[in-house]
Formats: sequence, structure tokens, C-alpha cells
Amino acid sequence: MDEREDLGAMLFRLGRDLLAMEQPILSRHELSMWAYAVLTALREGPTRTQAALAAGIGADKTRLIPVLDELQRRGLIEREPDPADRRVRLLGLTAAGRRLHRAVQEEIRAGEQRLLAGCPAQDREAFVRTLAALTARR
Amino acid sequence: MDEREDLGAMLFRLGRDLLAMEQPILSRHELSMWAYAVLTALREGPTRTQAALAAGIGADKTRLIPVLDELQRRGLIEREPDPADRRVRLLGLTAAGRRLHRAVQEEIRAGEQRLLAGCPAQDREAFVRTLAALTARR
DNA sequence: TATTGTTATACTCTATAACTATA
DNA sequence: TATAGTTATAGAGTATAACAATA
Repeated sequence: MDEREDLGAMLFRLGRDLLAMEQPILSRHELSMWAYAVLTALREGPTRTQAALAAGIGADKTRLIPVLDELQRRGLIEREPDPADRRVRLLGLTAAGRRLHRAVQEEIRAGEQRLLAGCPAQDREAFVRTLAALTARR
Repeated sequence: MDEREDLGAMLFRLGRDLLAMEQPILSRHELSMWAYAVLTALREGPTRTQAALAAGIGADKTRLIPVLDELQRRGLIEREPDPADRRVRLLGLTAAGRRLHRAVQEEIRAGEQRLLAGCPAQDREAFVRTLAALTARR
């Protein structure tokens, strides 16, 4: 048995550190973690249904609704019934939403660099690459 | 701005996958995640106070108490007042607790290998090493 | 009848604050 | 009075189930 800690425990702690780094940035822009996740998901392109969006970011569809309400109220997303099937809401970023997401993501990336700064560049690169491979959509 | 996802989002998903992998193992042994974390922490050696143990695994001291109650009831840990300061509880693993932890950890390590199996061995090694470095106790 | 989105509700997890026992 | 542990309670976050609108 290796001497290293369990992967789960290490991921838990690193995830918590990441969240602590992101929290002040997000709250400065009055965004919850889920609101930011929504903006990130919609940046890739509009989504056909709210349920698909929820599944995509690993959230429950019911808990997304107040988030979407707020983002719409602030003019950061568009959310209108699909003319072809009026049960469905088409979702997309507004220009303001796109701007806000870009600004926040820049700050978060800077924070990530700070967190990773202690490691050799080669390890850092392998770390991010492997993490991306392990979490790739299946 | 890179095209990769945010580190936080990737860690979140991978952490969730890890938890899903561990959950059936833990519940087969009737252990919660926190109970397993306690056994892991105590395996390194006995702890002087419950508060120190809680801080060590990143938990609140109040939420550890029912966990410790249960572990003690099952004879997996020792928990006795320090004769030198009877406010304090000395905590340690029993032989049964040590055995159970070892068995569970072996299953979890096997699950980790399965999760990492898709990556080149060199990346895998760098990933675990970097993760350990980033989460080292500061 | 099935599906999307919504609301209401219940449940779990977590932290805060009050209490006890020792010092 | 201060500290370790405990208990009680309230709050946040989450999921479950019922509901309305549309197909």
C-alpha cells in the first residue's frame, strides 16, 4: 500500500482551496458558483432546454430555476420560449453576460496560476492535461 | 484565454466521480465518508483532542461527535479521558479499526487505479505527485 | 398520455450558539 | 475565566413530488 493519501481526500482539499480562491471573485461580481457555471456552459453556445443545461453542469433542474431567474433579471442571459415547441425555453448569453463571464474567468485563471505556481512547469502541464482527460465528457 | 475548462469545474467533477466510486465500498462496510476520514487520520497515530482531529480532516468538531460515538460503539476506536487533563479525550484506533481501515483502503486504491487506467503511466504519476504537492499540509 | 418548466415541500448536511465538566 | 466536549437549534443546500402548460 502506497504511503500517499487517498485521491479522494486530496481532491476534496484542493477543490475546497479552489472554491475559497474563487469565492471572493464571484461575490465581487454578485455571482453564485452555479450562476457562473451557467454562464460558462452558455458561452459554448445556446442550449435547447433547461434540463439539458442542468444535466450538462451536473445540477438538478429545479435548483437552476432561481439562478436563471436572477441572471435573466440582470440581463445576462436570454430565455425565451421556442416558437417550434412552446414548452421549451431557449437559453443564450447576452452581450453583457458574455462580457461578465470573460472578466470573471480572467480573474479566476489568474488565481489558478497563483495556486499552481509552486510546481515545476512540466508537472503543472501534465497535471492539467491529465485532469482534463479524466473529466472529459464521456 | 486557454480553451480548457476551469480547474475548479474539473476538480468538482472528478471529485464527484471519486465519491461515486467510493460510496458503494464505504456503505458495504457501513462507514460514512467522515467515519473513513477519521480512521485514516487515526491510522497515522493517536490524536490528543477531538478538535485537533476535526481540524486535521477539515470537519467541524460538532459534526464529528456522532461519528465518533458510532465508531466507538462498534469497537473501531478508543476514546478515553486523558488522566492528565480530564476535559480531553485521547483517540486511537483499535486493532479492529486498523484492520477495517486497511481493508477499505485496499478496495478504494483498486478503484482509483481503475479510474486512472485510461492515462499514460507517466502522466498518471505526475498527476498524483502534483496533487500531493498542491495539497501538502502547509 | 408524455414532456418542459415551475412551485412547494421535505430532507440532509452544516454551522452557530448555548450548556457541562473540568481546569 | 477559559477550554474540551456535547447538545440543541437554525440555516443553507439539495432532492422529491405535485402542478401547470403545451405537445
